Amino acid sequence: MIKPQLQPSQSLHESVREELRRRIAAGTYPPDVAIPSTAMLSEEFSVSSITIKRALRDLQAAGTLVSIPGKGTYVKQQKRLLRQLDVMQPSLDDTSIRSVSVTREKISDPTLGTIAPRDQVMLCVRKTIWMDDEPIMHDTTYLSPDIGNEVVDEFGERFVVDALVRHSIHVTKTHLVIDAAPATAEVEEIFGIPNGYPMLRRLYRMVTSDPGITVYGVLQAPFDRLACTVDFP
Amino acid sequence: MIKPQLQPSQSLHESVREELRRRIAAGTYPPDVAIPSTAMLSEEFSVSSITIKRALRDLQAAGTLVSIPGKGTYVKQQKRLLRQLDVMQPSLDDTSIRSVSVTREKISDPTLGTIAPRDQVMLCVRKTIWMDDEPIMHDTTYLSPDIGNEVVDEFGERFVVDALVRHSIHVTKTHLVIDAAPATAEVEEIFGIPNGYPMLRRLYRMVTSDPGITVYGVLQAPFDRLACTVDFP
DNA sequence: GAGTGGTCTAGACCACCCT
DNA sequence: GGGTGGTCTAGACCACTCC
Repeated sequence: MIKPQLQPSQSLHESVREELRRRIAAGTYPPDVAIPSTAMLSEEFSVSSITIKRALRDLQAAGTLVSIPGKGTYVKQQKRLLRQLDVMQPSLDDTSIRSVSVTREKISDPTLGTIAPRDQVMLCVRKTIWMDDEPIMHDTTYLSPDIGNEVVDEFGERFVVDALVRHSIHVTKTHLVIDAAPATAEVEEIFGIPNGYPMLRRLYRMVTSDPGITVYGVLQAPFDRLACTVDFP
Repeated sequence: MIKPQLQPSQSLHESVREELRRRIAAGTYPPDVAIPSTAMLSEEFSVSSITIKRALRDLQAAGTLVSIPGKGTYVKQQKRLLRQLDVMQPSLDDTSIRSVSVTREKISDPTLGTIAPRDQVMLCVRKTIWMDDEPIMHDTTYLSPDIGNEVVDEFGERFVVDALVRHSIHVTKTHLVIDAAPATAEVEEIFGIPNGYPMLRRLYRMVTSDPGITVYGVLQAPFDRLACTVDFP
């Protein structure tokens, strides 16, 4: 057994973490194969298994590793989806939409509350966007509750905006706020990510050709899965 | 001593974390005053101090708490700066710029490498943007190394674009990629954030009126300090 | 010197997966 | 049944701050 050389500049779990990071970058631990177990790493580095677990957990939070209880810890495949920033971008061919829920509730997200009415019960449509049988985005749309039922029925199948367009209601102005925030319990479950995992979010307010209809919402994805692109002017 | 009621739906450290979150939201633990020490919380919740520390560390990662060794743990003031998405937005009056370094190096960030030349030594200007004596953003600018020295000298004082404008070189097109990524060791130190803290980033490529000059860079801030806004069309 | 958070350890138990 | 990661504990040491 070869004792690896750890950089002593920092605490033990930091040294272990950085050494593992180097190995991942070097391809020593390829994806699709479990990395050595905590017990093995503990022996190899001559540190307690607690310290190994601490390093592994930090690398999970950074999106580098993913641990599956009972199986092992794996290097995460780094594939970022690049999308237009504007929420109005037409859907990609290889994505599908699954409806999660349609409810009536008030806007609870504090940041969305800055660009949308807070204390008003609205129609709330939640859906997930999938690609290659993996969830890549989650959308929460709020709009006026007095929308015709024939439109509401279509919300499950397509984006709210697409459904509105089919009824000759189109978006005239879009206001966006981009931020990052820890995942809520709801999306943690959907994406299978650990608590507090950062989400890249686009909060939107869309004015339509129908003066009575304004659409609000949040379109979000795990930070390591998405990047948005835009051009000026 | 009143034993608090913990929701038993989850693991211990999760229950503790959520109870602390509730108290913070309710204002039980105001900012500027240290919350009870790990020893006190350990006694109050009747769990080991390790478990308390685990909960506190997760709340730190979420940007809710900040611990200062030897002093205590504090509720973080949640003040997000809202800025225009376009990097070209004029500087605010109450911000100041501090130069960090001017070097010659290749672009190392892999994401920036997708919109900029990778294997070319460039002039690299790093600076921090401060507001109320706190660092709020960090900028890394890359540009062609054969820029006149009289322009380079101004890079320390103002944004690279502002310096170029003073020499009649203005930006004609901006291409942006917005993403979120764990903080690098360099910016960890500047912002005083824990390892892997998520950063909201804007990676830019700017074409100028001078065909020989294209500007690349990364403008980033801790995810809980910044949000960007933009309007379409 | 007392109190604080940060680190590290050994040891135990559990739920889960695979064979 | 053996291996995996996840959780929890008691106990120890350190560096730091404040009085």
